[in-house]
Amino acid sequence: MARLNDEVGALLREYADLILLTGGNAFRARSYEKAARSVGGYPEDLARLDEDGIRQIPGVGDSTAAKIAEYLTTHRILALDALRAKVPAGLREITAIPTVGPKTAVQLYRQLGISSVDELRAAIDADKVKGLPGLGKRAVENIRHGIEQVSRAGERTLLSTALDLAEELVAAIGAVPGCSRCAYAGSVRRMRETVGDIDVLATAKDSGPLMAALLDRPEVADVIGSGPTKTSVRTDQGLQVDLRVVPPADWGAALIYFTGSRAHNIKLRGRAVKAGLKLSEYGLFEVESGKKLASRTEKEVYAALGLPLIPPTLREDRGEIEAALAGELPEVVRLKDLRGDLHTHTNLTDGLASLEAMLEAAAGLGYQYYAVTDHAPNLAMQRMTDDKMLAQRERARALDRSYGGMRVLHGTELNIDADGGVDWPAEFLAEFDLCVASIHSSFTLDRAAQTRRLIRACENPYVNVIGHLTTRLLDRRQPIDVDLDAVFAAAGRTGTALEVNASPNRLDLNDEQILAARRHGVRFAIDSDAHSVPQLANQRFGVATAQRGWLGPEDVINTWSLTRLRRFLRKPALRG
DNA sequence: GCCGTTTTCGGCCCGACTGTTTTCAGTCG
Repeated sequence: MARLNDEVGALLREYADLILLTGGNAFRARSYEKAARSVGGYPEDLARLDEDGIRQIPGVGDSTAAKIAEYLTTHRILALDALRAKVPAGLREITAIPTVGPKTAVQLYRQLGISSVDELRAAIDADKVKGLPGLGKRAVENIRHGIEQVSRAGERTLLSTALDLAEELVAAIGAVPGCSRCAYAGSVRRMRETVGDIDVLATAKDSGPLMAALLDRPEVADVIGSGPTKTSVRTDQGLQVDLRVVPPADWGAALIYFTGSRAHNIKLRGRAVKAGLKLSEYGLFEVESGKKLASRTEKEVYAALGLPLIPPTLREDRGEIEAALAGELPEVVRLKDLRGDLHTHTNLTDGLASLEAMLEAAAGLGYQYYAVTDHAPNLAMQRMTDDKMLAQRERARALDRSYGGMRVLHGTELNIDADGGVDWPAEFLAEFDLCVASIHSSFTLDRAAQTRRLIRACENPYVNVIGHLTTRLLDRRQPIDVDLDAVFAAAGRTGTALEVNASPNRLDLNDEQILAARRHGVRFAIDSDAHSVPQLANQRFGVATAQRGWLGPEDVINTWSLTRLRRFLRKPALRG
């Protein structure tokens, strides 16, 4: 379920597009675009704000605030409806085609009456487009190609998939003679849950061999453009890859520039401008003299702007620059801070590896403790029984400290039923070291029922962690409809940790939800939910997501000592 | 339309690439 902020953000973005498509002022359009981004990323829920509160959102002035307020009360924006009436719906869709912007779309509409992607395709086939001002043979071919791209699917790519390719490309390009540095940047480096393209940055005196190395890659399906500083290609999987090559001395400035986000960069630039400076991918310069002040390392460039080095995962313009200036940038949790994993499976249920294999691998990761949490009997397909669970406990106890001194915790992943109840009676639950509880069914209950069941699960004195709370699957399932704030409040109140599920197609909670939950005093568990040995390594995605949610080690219970963790696992309701 | 240790008016991030233009407009990120 999209947040109201996202819904309003989308409407403002549409309004901005329609301004451009009706020949309106470009700065006015940009202003709405900026407001759209700002509203989408605003931590407070719009529904809780009055018009004054809305007016406080950066980039939202009187006019935009009034439109938002109008939408909140009437569920309409009359000015938006008026623009929609002027522009055929398909025109905006046409601007989604690469190489076709608002100017071209308007021209196609005015000259040829084209108002949908299908009509555009037909017009190209009938050779009616070529010859319009600015549209020669090449341009038309590009549009035809763009239409194919759009129709064959434009979903964003999972971070894990993109990261695999990014690491391969960096290894290949970095190995080219003459390449002094090479790294991936962009949303992959920021570890966004999905990415639209891969940005690779390299330094070399001569860029030619590096560009050639990318162009020669087997997965390159077509070349979007190639020059001395930039080459863009599309892979056979439809993923765009941009390679930028800069002089070695400008590595830091370029890495900042291409790591983004856009909003973070805009704010950095604004800061530079106020100081009479100019920031680009080639460095930080004095405007007057043109003198270069910094460019070699990220740290140096940030320092010249009066800022500490900001971790890439925080560079989203969600207050990190302001926090840095105030000396309040969080010390974000790192992979090496994790002392254990609290949600894992074995082949006793749906895992692939034995308990012993999982423990051995976990010890290899340097963990001090490790919880096995196989599924409980209510998930009937897992065929769990009391006897099987008790036998596993006995085995776990026997293996305690057998792998480099690592402590073995025996837990389970309970099923939260439609009413918020879980498997097993209290006396059975009391014997586990910890219980994760998750939703595995009844995804379509209404908001009130979902909220009620999750709050009840938090209130269960034996439920220590709520697993993958929203149950979304990035590639195929929407999150459940639930009042997250109410659940976060219950988790904070009852001492129930919320999971940051590290599985790359879950990442549940996500970054923004973590930010919101943290404001309720919630603690978190970063868990792999591994069903196999390799999946134990997914923790990197969970840690990155936690960083994006501004979590420090203090917030994450599996960075704590076992003693402190055990104290937390005995919930307030059970203490005397 | 938004915004202000330079401003309530006059700016608004900056640069690369392509194609068609012979000096630049449009698009993109």
